[in-house]
Amino acid sequence: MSDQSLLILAFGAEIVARKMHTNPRKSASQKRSRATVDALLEATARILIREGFDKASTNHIAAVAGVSVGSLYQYFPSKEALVAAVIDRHSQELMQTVRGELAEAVNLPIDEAVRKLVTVAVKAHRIDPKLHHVLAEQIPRVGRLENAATFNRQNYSLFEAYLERHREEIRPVDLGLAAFVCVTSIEALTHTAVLHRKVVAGEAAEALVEEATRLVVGYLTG
Amino acid sequence: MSDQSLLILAFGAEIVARKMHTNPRKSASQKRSRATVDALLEATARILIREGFDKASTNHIAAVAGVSVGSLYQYFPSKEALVAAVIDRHSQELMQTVRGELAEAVNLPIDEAVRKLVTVAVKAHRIDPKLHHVLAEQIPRVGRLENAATFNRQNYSLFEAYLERHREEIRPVDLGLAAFVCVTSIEALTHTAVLHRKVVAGEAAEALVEEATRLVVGYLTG
Amino acid sequence: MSDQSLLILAFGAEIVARKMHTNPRKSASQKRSRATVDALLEATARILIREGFDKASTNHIAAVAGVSVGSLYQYFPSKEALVAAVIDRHSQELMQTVRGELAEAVNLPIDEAVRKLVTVAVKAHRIDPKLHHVLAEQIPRVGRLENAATFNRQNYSLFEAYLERHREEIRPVDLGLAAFVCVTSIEALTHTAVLHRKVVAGEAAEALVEEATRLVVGYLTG
Amino acid sequence: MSDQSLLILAFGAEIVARKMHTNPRKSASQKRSRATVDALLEATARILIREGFDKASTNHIAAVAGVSVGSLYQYFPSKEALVAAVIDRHSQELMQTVRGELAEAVNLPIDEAVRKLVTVAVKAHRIDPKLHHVLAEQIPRVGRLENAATFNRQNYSLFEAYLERHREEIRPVDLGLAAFVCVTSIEALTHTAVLHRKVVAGEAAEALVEEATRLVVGYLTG
DNA sequence: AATGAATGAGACTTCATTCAT
DNA sequence: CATGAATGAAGTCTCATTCAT
Repeated sequence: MSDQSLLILAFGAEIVARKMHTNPRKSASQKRSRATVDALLEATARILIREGFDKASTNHIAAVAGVSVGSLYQYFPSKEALVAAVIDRHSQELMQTVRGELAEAVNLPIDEAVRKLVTVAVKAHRIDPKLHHVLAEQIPRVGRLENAATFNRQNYSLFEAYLERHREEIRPVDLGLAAFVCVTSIEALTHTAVLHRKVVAGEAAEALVEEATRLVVGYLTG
Repeated sequence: MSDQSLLILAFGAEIVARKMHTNPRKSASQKRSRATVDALLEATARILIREGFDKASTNHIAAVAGVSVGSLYQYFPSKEALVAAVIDRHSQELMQTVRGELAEAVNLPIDEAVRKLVTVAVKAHRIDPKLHHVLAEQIPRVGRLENAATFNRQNYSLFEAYLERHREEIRPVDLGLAAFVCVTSIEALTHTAVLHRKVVAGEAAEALVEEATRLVVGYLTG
Repeated sequence: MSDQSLLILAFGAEIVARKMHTNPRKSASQKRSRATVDALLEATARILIREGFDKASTNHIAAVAGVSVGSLYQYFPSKEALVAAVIDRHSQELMQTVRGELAEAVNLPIDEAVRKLVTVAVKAHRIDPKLHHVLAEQIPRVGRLENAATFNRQNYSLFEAYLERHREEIRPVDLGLAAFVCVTSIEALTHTAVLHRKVVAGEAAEALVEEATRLVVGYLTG
Repeated sequence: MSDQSLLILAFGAEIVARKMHTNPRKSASQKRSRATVDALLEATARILIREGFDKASTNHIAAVAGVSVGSLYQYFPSKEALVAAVIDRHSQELMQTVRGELAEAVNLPIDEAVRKLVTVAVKAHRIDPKLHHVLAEQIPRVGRLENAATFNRQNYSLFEAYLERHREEIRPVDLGLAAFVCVTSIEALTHTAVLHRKVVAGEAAEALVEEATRLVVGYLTG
């Protein structure tokens, strides 16, 4: 998962971090179990953020979660699975924040749609920027994601579909290429801005939204 | 070094991967030494690309380099230093590729300057995209680089300086913000494109250059 | 800890081998843990005695203890800590052997007190002379003990206190100097004798006690 | 070699640190060679004193000596041999300081002989106390000394011989035991005093000599 | 189910010693 | 002879994972 992916997730794709050996071993239906799993995910996220990937040993995670290593392996067959689950959880949160808002965008005119997209991207990145960053960095390590190319292509095509639908509002372009340019730019701006704290205050955020929107809309409508 | 940094480097900054304990232990002047050092850097790069950071153990690296671990430590005081040296070497290559071309850009009009910038960015990213990717990912781990924020700010300002100089050619904007938007976008497009193999052939590359240029120029000239 | 120190310990001081990073990692309360810890201490002592400090690698120790290296590090954060624990254990044994007997000495007249002191010193040194020797040698390496000077001064002063109390029984002397002379001599004689096997049998031991007592008493009473 | 040994050396024994593989490889007759050997011995001693045994790697020694490792091995077949040579050199220095003075002692009456012995012991220990200490500590590591018991017995007997010769001046005793008691005590007092800096100034030294002499003479003449 | 002691492969690194130049 | 690059066994320590209780 490149830096791109999480925004893309936010843009509507389903998370697919799950693979055979990366699934939670049990469905964690019972209340106790659920608490344990939560504690583990929480601990993992916190350690990842505060101490870095190298300090995130299973023993340490278990300790911070207030649980035994044994229990950790009761619920997650490997460290990888645990990190995958954290990614999953983070993605779910993004989705939840974003899903609805984007649905509406489908019918908005270009400039409003783009502005909404950018706004939502910023909002999504603000959920937990540090975690987002670490995960983005570490995801290649957890590997197991489907081929990134496939993954992304599928997502760019969502925006591509939007463009197709609004084709008459934009200048004639290779839609695939245009989607790539737009999505990539928005993601990068948002990600970098949030990460480097160029945007914390609301005002700066507004400026960023403004600029990104102008960038993309200008590009599309030329 | 974020994904941003290498482009930025290409844009003119000096590489600063060197730090106290991250230096090669000796200047490796003798021919024999030089060969060993080269073999080690080469092996490290290859392993990083083909097997990933986790497989890049010092023993493995030494073995692949056809050298003993002892020799590795004769020249690099730690694994980190070795990776840092690889980064350094890659950066030097980028620089060499790029330096001259960018100098000229300073006096070109907006559209030509941007096109040149994009072209150079693509060229730079093509040097060794896989390595570039792995390094970009690992730089936070190797740490030791000056604060990334500082580092980048300094570089955005290079472009900002260009904008200042050509201020009358662009619409009125917050130059800092504009520089951020432009540099970030170009870097992201180039990086992602090269990485995801959207651009390998020359033709696709041309298209990308075209689009990126249009994106940025459109944004600046509004 | 110089050769002096263990006798001195035997003379009444509290053991202070404990320091921050030299502590057993856990209190090892469980039976299983206790067995592991014991096996490790035992193995360390045996190796120290039979093969010397240089052969006391953590892997070797673990192997001899019939335990994995991992377990070693579960209980001792470093090799040093392990040796420190062995020292501690040996010292505890000395203390146990000695403590009571010396308490009485306080009120005995010079000759009896000294004889008791010497006797006890011999007894203490006999507990595990080889180990005693190796430890005495290695203590500077394990470091971490409070400044030896301070440590010793405190102990010489115990004997000095005795002398003060019995001042009228001895010739006029610098009590500090006298304490130094007596304690040092007794320790050296005992240590050397036991180590070089001049004294193993009970009879020879008696002779040594006799001579040492005569040496010291003669010195004090002039 | 226990703490005892160096005094004992000073008392007249020949140094016997040499063994098959512990001899200098060549006689170092040439001037250049001699300089190299000296530099190496000097460097070794300095490192032993200032940085400790663990830092005394052959490479470091060679570097400090301003010589290549290769040269080190030209003159000393092993690290052990090098340390042995340092011991040797130190011992020679002791001998030189001491030899003559002790020869006279043979014919002096008890009290003067003992005083001379003690004085000389102090003087000898003062030559290079730090080095003395480190060597005393490390000698068992360099091993290779003949059986320590044999070694010492031979030396105690020197004093024993003196006692025999002056038998009529002392009370009736087991001469061997008496020699052991005297030599051991003097050595310990001197060694400890010098090491713990109880004796630096001349006055304190005088006091120590006085006390040690009284201790031993009192013991012998009872 | 939970616990946490135990495991052991393997990572990083050092250093005495050799050998080509 | 000197040099110093090269070697590689061995040491310390970590951590994902297993398993007896």
